[in-house]
Amino acid sequence: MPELPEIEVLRRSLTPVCSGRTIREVEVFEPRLREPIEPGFGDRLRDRSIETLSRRAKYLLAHLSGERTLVVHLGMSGRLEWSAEASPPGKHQHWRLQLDDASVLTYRDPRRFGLAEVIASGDLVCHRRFHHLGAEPLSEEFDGAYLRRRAHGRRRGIKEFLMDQTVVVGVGNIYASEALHRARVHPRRKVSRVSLATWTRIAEAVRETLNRAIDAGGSTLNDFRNGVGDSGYFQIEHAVYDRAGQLCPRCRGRIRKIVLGNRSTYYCPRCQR
DNA sequence: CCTTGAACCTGCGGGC
DNA sequence: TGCCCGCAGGTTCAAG
Repeated sequence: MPELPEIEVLRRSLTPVCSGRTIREVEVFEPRLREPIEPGFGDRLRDRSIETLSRRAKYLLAHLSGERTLVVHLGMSGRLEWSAEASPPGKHQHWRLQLDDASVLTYRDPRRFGLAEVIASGDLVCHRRFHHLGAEPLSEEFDGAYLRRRAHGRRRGIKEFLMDQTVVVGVGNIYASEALHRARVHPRRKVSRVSLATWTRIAEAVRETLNRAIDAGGSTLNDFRNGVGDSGYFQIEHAVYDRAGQLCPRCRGRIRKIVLGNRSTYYCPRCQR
């Protein structure tokens, strides 16, 4: 379900209800995820307090007392939901945390592509999950020159390049199509044939697309809920994603769907070159 | 090194 | 109504 904006919205929605709370109890109902939840999961969390929530790429990080960090990834279908009080465990719930004000944080993931683990906070930078990750798209580092440098000597298409988490993190299948539409670049264009000026336009489009989605509360995903159950406001519609056959909102061209790297890709053949 | 494609899962909607 | 197929927001690994 989640690309960078959804994780960021989740982080912001959970921060006021979770930060400063102590984890009183941990229940694991279904350990099978992308990697199984380790037997020591609960023991490493219990009695620690949640100091802050942050995000790296599409990972949500809960920084705990005692130099531990809870790492959560939602995969395709994961949800992390806070509620003021416990309710009976539902289908596909993998684990939940009971906090010291009797509220509960529940992780649910039907497709089980997600992940949850506790690591030493000092390992965050060099951990195998993180060390290969590319630039954060909302950081200073991410600009046209960075993209040009990373594309040097490569032959891929631009959309697969933007979705490569070792280049830039957080851009998934929806926002890759949306950002390329905003930048007026054809998703099949080879990265070897992009000028610095165009790289700069692409970097700006990625940043704008993600920021607008965050501002809209992650609402461009139609079944997205933040951590406290709000659905967003649907202020933003996709320009091209899942809109094959409809008209491009910019030039009235006819939006097309193709498959790139096994992923559905949408673009306007009239204004994207 | 790079690129590509498949595998990992369950649920849903469309077509018949 | 029910069955079958294709498709879905991500990551990782093997093969070429």
